[in-house]
Amino acid sequence: MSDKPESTRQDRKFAQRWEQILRAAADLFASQGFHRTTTKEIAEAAHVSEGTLYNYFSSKNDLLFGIVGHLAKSQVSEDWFPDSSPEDVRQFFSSMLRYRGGFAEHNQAMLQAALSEILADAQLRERYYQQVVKPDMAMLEDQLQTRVDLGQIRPINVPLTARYLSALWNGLFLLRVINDPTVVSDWDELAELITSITFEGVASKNIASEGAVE
Amino acid sequence: MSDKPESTRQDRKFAQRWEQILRAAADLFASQGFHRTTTKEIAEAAHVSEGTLYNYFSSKNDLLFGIVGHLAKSQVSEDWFPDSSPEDVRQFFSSMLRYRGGFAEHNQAMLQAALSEILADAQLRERYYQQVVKPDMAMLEDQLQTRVDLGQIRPINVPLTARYLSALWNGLFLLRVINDPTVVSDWDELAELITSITFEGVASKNIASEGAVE
Amino acid sequence: MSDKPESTRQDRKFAQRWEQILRAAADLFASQGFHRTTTKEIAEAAHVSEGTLYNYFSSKNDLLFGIVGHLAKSQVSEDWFPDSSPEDVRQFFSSMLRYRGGFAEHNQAMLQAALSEILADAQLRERYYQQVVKPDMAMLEDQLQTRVDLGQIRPINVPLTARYLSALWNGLFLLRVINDPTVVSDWDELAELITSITFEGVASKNIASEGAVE
Amino acid sequence: MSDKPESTRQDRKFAQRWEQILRAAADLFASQGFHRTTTKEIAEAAHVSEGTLYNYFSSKNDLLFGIVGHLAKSQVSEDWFPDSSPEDVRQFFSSMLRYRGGFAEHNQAMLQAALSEILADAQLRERYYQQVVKPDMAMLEDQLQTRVDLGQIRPINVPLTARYLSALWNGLFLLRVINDPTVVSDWDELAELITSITFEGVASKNIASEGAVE
DNA sequence: GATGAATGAGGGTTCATTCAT
DNA sequence: AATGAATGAACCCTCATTCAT
Repeated sequence: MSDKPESTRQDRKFAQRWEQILRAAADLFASQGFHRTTTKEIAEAAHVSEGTLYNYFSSKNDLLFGIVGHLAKSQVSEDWFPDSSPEDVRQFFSSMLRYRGGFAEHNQAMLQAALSEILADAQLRERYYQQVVKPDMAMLEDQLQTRVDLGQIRPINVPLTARYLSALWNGLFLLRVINDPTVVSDWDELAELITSITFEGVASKNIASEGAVE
Repeated sequence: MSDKPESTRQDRKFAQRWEQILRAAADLFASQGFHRTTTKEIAEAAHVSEGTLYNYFSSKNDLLFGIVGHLAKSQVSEDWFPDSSPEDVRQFFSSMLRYRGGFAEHNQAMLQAALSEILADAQLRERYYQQVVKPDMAMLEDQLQTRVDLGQIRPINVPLTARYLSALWNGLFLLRVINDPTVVSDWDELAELITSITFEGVASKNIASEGAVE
Repeated sequence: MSDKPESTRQDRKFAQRWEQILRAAADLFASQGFHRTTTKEIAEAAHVSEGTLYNYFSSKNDLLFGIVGHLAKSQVSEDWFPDSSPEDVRQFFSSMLRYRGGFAEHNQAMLQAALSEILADAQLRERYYQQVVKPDMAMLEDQLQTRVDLGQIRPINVPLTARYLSALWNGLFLLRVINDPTVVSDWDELAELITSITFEGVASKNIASEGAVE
Repeated sequence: MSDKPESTRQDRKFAQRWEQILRAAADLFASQGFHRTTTKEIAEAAHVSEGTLYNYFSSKNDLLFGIVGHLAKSQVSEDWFPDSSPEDVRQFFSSMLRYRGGFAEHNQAMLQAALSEILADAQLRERYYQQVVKPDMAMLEDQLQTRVDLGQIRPINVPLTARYLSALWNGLFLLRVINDPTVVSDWDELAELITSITFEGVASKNIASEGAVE
């Protein structure tokens, strides 16, 4: 009966509505918190009825899962991951930092909504770890290993360095959410500084000459 | 022995009960989330009646404020801040990292409970920033400035570097909470690596000499 | 038959339910008092769930406001105000008394419920005064003024006489509620007596002729 | 052990405290309502502890009974009942009205507190009727009967006339509580008018002569 | 007698979810 | 597929009463 094009149009409409609801929910979750947001509010913000909401998501909790899934998908699909040209590590790192900042900014609501509940719900935490953190960590480790193999960075413990980077990014996101004025206003300069520290360290040269470089 | 009059015993009893309730609440908040925890559960875990709970805290929300206040107080009072001997920066940094880890571990429940709601509640967020983050940041900046003045670390932008460190610690705490197995199991080694990166950077020698300055 | 569109049916259903709940509440309030009546009881008496109750009234207190509003509306809409034919004052007064008795009887529950809280709640008191007492007083004054102008009653102070009448009616209602057996059983005779007193006074003739005028 | 004088002093102190608490309660009940007033508030207003309160009254409800009892006692003890000289009915009536007004004013808080709950609580209602209304009504009937027997007022139905008077007074009290501005400001004039109406009626003379006596 | 901390039952209200239309 | 009224379980908080000090 329903030939393909028709069903496709239906699917498209469904997907559109689905995201419309998800975004409305994420925005509300981010600004008021998951538990302080009612399904009524979500429905209103998404311009659907409460009943309709349940045709797209099986429960309010399912919206959280949807958000995590969306983050996982965006993380790999969005091309905030520009030129991973192997020549210039430093610039690659700098770009990565900048683009992660962009990703965080673009998905701030969803990240914030998700993080809050991740800290409060073991099940969601596990999901987030499996779908978002672990793949990201794997990718980081890949990149780092490549750079080490190329001799572009010194032979450090790759998994731990991936944690270092991940912690940095997550921590910066936290500081942004917490509204630290410096982090918010001097973001670009901060990115540069972090690149610099991460590559050359904070040690002053004479000290450094003992411990580190040259 | 006890030189203070009766009122002190009363006060002590009050303070004891107060903390007893606060800890019970924090534990539950951390493991189930603030909103999924009922006042009845808190009362039971603290071995008091629900009514008594409200003799110590004016509302369930007030428990969160209490937790944040307790964190603020612990942060400065506990001596997880060992020898800030000016001679050895590197060791100072390393100790700091280790002791922050200890602090986080010791107050994990409270930190986790607070963080979750901080991401969801603007009012609490502001409180947390003013009482916990800002003082901590100020202390960090002081320390950094001193080291820079002493020539122990290179003349970097102090406020931004403080953000770098704060982000790192917060991010590491997040990863711990998210149960990243590597962070949990290799904590000490991770601390050493981070110290190393922060001081000497990740750059391999030859590259570093090229890429850094320019 | 029903010329109005669907919305009317909805509205009708809503209004029906609304009154159903209001009456259930008023009955309970009258027999047990406002504060001793639980929303659960009201819901049960109205054959709806507690949740539904809150779809029609925003709070338990709002039920009281609803009751006062209903009284205000009934007071003017119900035709317990028969023939205000200007010819016969005495009969008019007598009818008025009788029909007020009828109104009080018919709305006893609501009046009793409202009065009790009116004595205990300044806000409701003000509402009751503005919506019920004041309009009623104005109407009384109008009627009295007309009768005075027609020479049917002597030129007395109209506003104060309105208070006299209002006080009488309210006081009689109180005595009824308090279950004074005589008031309850001899209501009609009482009405006649009051009419008689109000028109001719209690003075015996000879005395009256002396004492009254000057 | 405790000789009489001592116990008497104790009793006096007890009675003093007892009334102190009762007045505090009545004031609060009148201004906020019985149910909205907490025992804590009463204790504070009476400058005693909550525990002490229960040494004087067995329950919060018992305070209401105390109030009703106090009203019953005051009603007969206070000499707001001046010269019931049999010579002048009219003045007697006028005095009575005035002094009842005084009584109501003086005991406004207790009356208001009691009335509110009387309308809401059948048990208290019965108590009030037996202790306050009925004795008062009996006294009124006595007075009226005397006047009728003396020929000072015409031979009306005495019990019903007592209801008429009682209703009037109660109704006036209600209007006062409800804050009708006219009743409050023109109280004395109103008293005179009521006396006049009660004795001579409102009928204009010619009409009166037709319609009334026959 | 006086105190006030502790109690816990109970109540008003919310809100995720369902289902008849 | 969309709606939104109905539901009722669950929760936070209050407050009359008790009792150890």
